[in-house]
Amino acid sequence: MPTVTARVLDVLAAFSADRPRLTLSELAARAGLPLSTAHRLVGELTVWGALERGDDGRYHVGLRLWEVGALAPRSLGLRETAMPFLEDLYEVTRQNIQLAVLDGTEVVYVERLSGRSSVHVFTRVGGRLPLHATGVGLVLLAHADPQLRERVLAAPLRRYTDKTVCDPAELRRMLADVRTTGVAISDGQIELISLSVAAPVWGPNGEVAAALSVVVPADGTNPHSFVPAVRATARGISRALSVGEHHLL
Amino acid sequence: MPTVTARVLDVLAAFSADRPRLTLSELAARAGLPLSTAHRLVGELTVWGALERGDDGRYHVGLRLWEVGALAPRSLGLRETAMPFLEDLYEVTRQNIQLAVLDGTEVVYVERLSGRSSVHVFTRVGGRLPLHATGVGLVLLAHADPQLRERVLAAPLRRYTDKTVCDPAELRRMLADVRTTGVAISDGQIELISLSVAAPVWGPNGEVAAALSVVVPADGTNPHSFVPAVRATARGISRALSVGEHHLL
DNA sequence: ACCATGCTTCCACTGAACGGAAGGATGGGC
DNA sequence: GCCCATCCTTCCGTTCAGTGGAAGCATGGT
Repeated sequence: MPTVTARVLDVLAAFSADRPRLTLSELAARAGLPLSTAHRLVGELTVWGALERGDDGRYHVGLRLWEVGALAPRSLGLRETAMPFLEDLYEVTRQNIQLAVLDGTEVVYVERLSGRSSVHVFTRVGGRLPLHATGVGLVLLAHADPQLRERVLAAPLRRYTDKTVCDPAELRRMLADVRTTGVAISDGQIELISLSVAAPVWGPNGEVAAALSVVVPADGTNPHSFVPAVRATARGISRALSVGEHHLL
Repeated sequence: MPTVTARVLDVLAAFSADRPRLTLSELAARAGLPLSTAHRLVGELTVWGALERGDDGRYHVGLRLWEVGALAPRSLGLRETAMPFLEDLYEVTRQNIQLAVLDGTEVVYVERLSGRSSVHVFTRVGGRLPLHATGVGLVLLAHADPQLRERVLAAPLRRYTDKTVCDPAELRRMLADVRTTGVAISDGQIELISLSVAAPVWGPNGEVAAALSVVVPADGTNPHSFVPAVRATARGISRALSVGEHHLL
C-alpha cells in the first residue's frame, strides 16, 4: 500500500502555509513515517534541492522544487500573458488584483498584485478557497461543467461570515446572474472588510481558463464603478490568450 | 544506486521551460527510465496531482506541485513583503521589475512585473541565469561569501553579447564598485536591447537576501536616472523584512 | 492490410527500502 | 556537574515493494 512515491509526496504535503518549516520529527509525524525512514527520504530530497535545511535545522520547501512547480502551465503561461493587463488594472484601481483558476472544487490563487494602500486580505498565492465564498469562485463555478456545479451545490457550504451565501437555491440564482452580466460581485462573503468584483478569462477553446478579481474595502466606493475596468481587463487577457497559442491547457 | 526517490525527482526534472509538456515516452527517455517504470511512477504522480495529463495525452507539471513549491520561503515570504514596493517602483518606471535570489552559482528570478510598454525580456519567473551577466547577479555576487565569489570568477564565464564582461579582473573591479555605490548597472551583458539597474535587498541578519532590478531599453533614457528609485525601493523592502520576522531564511 | 508509434498490463525475480534499536548531540533544569 | 528530554543520525538483517522485459492494445498514417 505505501509505495515509495506516495511517501515522498506525503513528505512534501506535510508542509503547509501555517507550518512552512518543520523539524525532522514533525515532518515524520505529519507524513506518518517512522523517523528513520523519514530521515532517509528527507536526506535524498534535500540533496536534490526539493527541500532545504535552515540554520536552525528545520526543513522547508526548496527553491528547486519551486522552480519545477513554476513550470505548471496554469501558472507560468497564464501569468506571463496576464501580467501586463493585471498591472494596468492595478494602476487604475490601486487595489489587490487576483488571478485564480479552478482545481477540483476549489479556487487556487495563481497571482496577486497588492499595493501599500490596498486592503490587507488573507488570500495568498498558492492558496485555496471554496468556490461559493469568493468572487473568482462564483465566476469559475458559473461557467464550470454543470455536473461539477451540481456537486458543489449539493455539498455542505461553509459559512465564513453572516454574509456568506450558503443556500443552494440562492447561489444558483447568483450564478445565473453571473452568466448574464459577465461579472460576479461577492460582498463580504469571506471577510466582512472586503468585497470583490470578478470576471472570467476565456481560453482559446471557448472554456473559462481563469478568473480575475479586484478586492476593494467594504466601506469604500460603489463596487459597480469597478465593473468596466475588470471586464475590459478580462477581455484583454482572453484575447491575448487566444492569439498566443499559449502553454495553457 | 537508483533509489526510488531519485527517480521520482528525475521525472520532475525532465520538464523544462522549453519543454513543459511531454509524452510518456519522452518523459521516460529524459528521466532515463524504462517505459514501464516511468509509466508506474508517472501514474502515481498524476493521481496525487504532482503531474497532470492534458487532453492530448501529454503530461505537464500539476497545480498541486506548484502549490507546494509556492511554500518555499524564499518565494512566498519574500514576495509577499516585496510586492507593494515593487508595485510602486513599477508605477514610477513603467518598466520590467525583477526580484531574484542567489542559488548556488546562479540567479533565480522569483518575481517579475511587466507592463505592456516595457521591453520584452527573456527572463522568466523560475528561470536561472549566471551571476556575471545580469544586474541582479552582479549585486548578489558582490555581496556573496568571498569563497563563492572566487569560485564563480575562476570558472569560465559565458559570453552572451559582445558587451558581456568575461574578464575576472574587470569583474572584480565592477563588483567592488557595486559594493561602494550600492547599485549595479549591467549594460547589454545578456541582451543588447536592454540594460538593468539593480540593488541589494538586505535580510534581517545583515546578509543580502535578494536583489531587485529595473530593466530599461538600451536606447532609452540615462540609466542613472533610475538609481534613486531602485535604491529607495530596495531599502524599503529591506526595512519591511527586518520588521516582519518574515519566513525568509 | 500493414506498419509505426505510443500506451498499458502482467508477473516472477531480486536487491532496494524498511524500521527497530542503539548511539550521539544539544540544551535546559536544578 | 549531573541527569533527563528532545531531537537527530547510523546500522544492519529481513522482506516485500519495485522492477523491467515481454506481450498485448489503441490509434492513425499510407
